[in-house]
Amino acid sequence: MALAEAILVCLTERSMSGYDLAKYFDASIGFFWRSSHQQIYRELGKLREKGYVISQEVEQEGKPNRITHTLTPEGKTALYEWSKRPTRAPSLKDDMFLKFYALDAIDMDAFKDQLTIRVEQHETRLSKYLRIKERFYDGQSLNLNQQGKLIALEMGIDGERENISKIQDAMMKISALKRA
Amino acid sequence: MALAEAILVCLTERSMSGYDLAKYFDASIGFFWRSSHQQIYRELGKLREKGYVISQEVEQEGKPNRITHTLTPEGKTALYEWSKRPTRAPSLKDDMFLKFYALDAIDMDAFKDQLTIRVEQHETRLSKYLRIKERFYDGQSLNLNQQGKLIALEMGIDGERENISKIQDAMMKISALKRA
DNA sequence: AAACACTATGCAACAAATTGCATAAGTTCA
DNA sequence: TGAACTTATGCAATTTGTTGCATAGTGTTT
Repeated sequence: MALAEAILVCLTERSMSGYDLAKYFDASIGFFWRSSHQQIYRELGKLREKGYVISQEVEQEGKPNRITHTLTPEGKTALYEWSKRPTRAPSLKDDMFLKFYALDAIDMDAFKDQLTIRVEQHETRLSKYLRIKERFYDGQSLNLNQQGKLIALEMGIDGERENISKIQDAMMKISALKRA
Repeated sequence: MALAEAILVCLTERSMSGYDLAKYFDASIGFFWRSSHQQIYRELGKLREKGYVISQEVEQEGKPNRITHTLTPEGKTALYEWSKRPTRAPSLKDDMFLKFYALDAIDMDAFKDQLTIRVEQHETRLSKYLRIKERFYDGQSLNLNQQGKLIALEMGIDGERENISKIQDAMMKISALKRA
């Protein structure tokens, strides 16, 4: 259900087209909520039906027309009501852990390579988040909304650092197993 | 796709019924892969069709009969082939982060309560994992499979500790905002 | 001029996950 | 003796997520 709310949250900041939202998901909230543009367009249709957003076509020069979606008061109320409902801790669904659970049934060399790639992925994300933090949040006076986003971003930064060290640690343990 | 592999991984250890699997998911691999019994039964049907497991009814006294599922050589091969394919880093899909992203559009008091509950949830999980570690892995000589599971478990333990301190940290930051 | 990348929207098919319901036998406790 | 709980299996409906495809205009590069 919460893709709807993710979109509403984005639209509290400013009105956006489906394309904008897809890019925003990719660049900003993607570290905790990834979604494809197809899904976003479908969800926007549902939100429009419920009256949580209004959509209007905007003519553009040099580009195809865009449909901008704006949060309605009803949408804002729905978001507020949602915010009172408990957050459920997500399940990771990470097949990396699955492979640790069956070391004697898998291709260990391939797995080690995968772990190396995973570390690189987390490093890439980490530097991306650090860049965002520098550019948008360092040394500026922030309003409530921006401070909340900064808190989330810092949690993401810590998380990536921890991911990296956890996987590196696990890799060392695995190598020790081979030698033993 | 990977629920299938999660089930196959479980069955490398021993043959299990759907009910066993559901309990095993709940107690053991649940911290990185949660699944309902309905989903497990349906997936078992698919695995049987593919010939990755064979199923046989076992009569029981005092309990309803159970259908035990056993990994076939084909299933083991499929699992090995899957292990060579890259793991993709999962997306969190955590609506807690979403709420941080719209602090000015949510019920802050309710959110703080939710964060307190989340900390408690992570503390409960942490002590559960620590108990498992003590009981099954401490001071015993472990085979390769058990050592892999221990590595995963320790990553889970670290993860929960980190979750707790990250959320507590964020709570302090939020309280500071209110005062400011 | 052709090829490619970017902006912009969306459908259709399929796969995976959740939610609610249904069944059935035994066990335990009030 | 009936209510609640545990073991055990599963269907149906709905929602959510993924993959592949289609369209269409503009800008940039070769």
